[in-house]
Amino acid sequence: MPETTASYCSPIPPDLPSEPWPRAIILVDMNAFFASVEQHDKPEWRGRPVAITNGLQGTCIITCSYEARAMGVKTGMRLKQAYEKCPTLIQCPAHPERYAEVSTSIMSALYTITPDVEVFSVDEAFLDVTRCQKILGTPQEIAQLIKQTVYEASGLLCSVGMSGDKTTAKHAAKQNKPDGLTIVPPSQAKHYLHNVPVTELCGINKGIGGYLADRGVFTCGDMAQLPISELGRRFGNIGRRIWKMCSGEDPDKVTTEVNTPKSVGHGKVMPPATVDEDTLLMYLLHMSEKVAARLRRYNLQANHFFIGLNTAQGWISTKPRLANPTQDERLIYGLCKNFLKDNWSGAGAHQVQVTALNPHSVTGQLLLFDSDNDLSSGKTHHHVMDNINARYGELSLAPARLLNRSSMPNVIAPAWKPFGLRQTIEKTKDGKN
DNA sequence: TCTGGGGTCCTAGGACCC
DNA sequence: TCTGGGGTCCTAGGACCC
Repeated sequence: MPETTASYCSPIPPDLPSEPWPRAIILVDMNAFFASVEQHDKPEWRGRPVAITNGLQGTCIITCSYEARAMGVKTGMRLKQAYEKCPTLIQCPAHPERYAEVSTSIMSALYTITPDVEVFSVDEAFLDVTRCQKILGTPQEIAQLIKQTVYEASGLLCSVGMSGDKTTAKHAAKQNKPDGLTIVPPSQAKHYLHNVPVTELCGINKGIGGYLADRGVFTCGDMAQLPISELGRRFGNIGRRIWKMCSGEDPDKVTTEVNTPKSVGHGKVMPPATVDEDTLLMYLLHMSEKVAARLRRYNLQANHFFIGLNTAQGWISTKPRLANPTQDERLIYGLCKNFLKDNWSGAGAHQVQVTALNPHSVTGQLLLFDSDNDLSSGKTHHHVMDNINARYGELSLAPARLLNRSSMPNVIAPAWKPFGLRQTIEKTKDGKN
């Protein structure tokens, strides 16, 4: 399949109509978020190529600054290769709790504009400002307000895309990065997308993209050749949604719902072909402890788990059940020990995974939800905070320390001291009281 | 080519029920 | 045993997201 490196979206006429849109959806996207936070916190790094890795031992680049990208450094690249492209590259270990803190500030600030905020990732959010158009002004004024709000909350620049549906808004936000501001009136969305490759849309990757390419559909405009019913037959509801997305009519709504997570898991890449049983057990214990800690923090428990080892031949795994739901790492670790005993025959592994499946709350709701019963003002605000924390709270866990036998007992406890999001929430509560 | 770490949703198909 | 028809639950695995 051909690589698409450029967008071919059609230009938008400058004279925009001033009437309110039937729907007004915005995507806010932080630029190279982790790297930008580091450059903000360390002014001497501004204007220089910075790459974020998982600890100082990390060899894989999680993300990098625009200066590094200009030199050819990319997400997922090995550090060694990145140094070849960019000898002046600065390696920076990730500070997840700091990113969570900045993310929380940004999301909370966005909430002052509208309650209709969907936290899409640690550095992206959708806003539905349909109802606020008369108060907030023209699309340009609203987009500017958002950029200003984000800047005041974080000191960081963001890119904003605005249109009448999520897909077009998200695509628009990718234009003119960094510090972008792209407005596509809903009436122009179909025209705007006409020459855009379908694989640039959020939700179309190699699988669906390949299927479409086999049928001669490469751009959003090509999709008109294919009946929606055919996509529906092949891909069900998603297929029908994708067809509509391509004509700028993505029906998906901005949702502020916060749901109990469907799974809570941790995994870790180990040295290649690890065969030492004690080492495997140490990693499995560490993962069990992280999972149990997060279950306790969310006030969740589970009796169904996934435990797996990734080997050169693929995953070896089980999905054991306990008689009773738990949030106790000792019981989870017990399952891990059984797993090694019963399912592992000495194959070298390079990754471990422990996940709690379908956790459910101990008291009937997520612990993070009931922090406040002030229905009139406080609740929705905490709703947004909970949304962030429920989805990205794990970021406030400090990264795992170097694992070795002697340090093992100390690995977990200090790392769990709540930083970041947790602290911000408590601050907010104090502010109210 | 799987780097690092965390998720969601959907569908097909089997087991089991009346 | 495969004729008739309907349904549910669960699991594995694919596809996608950051």
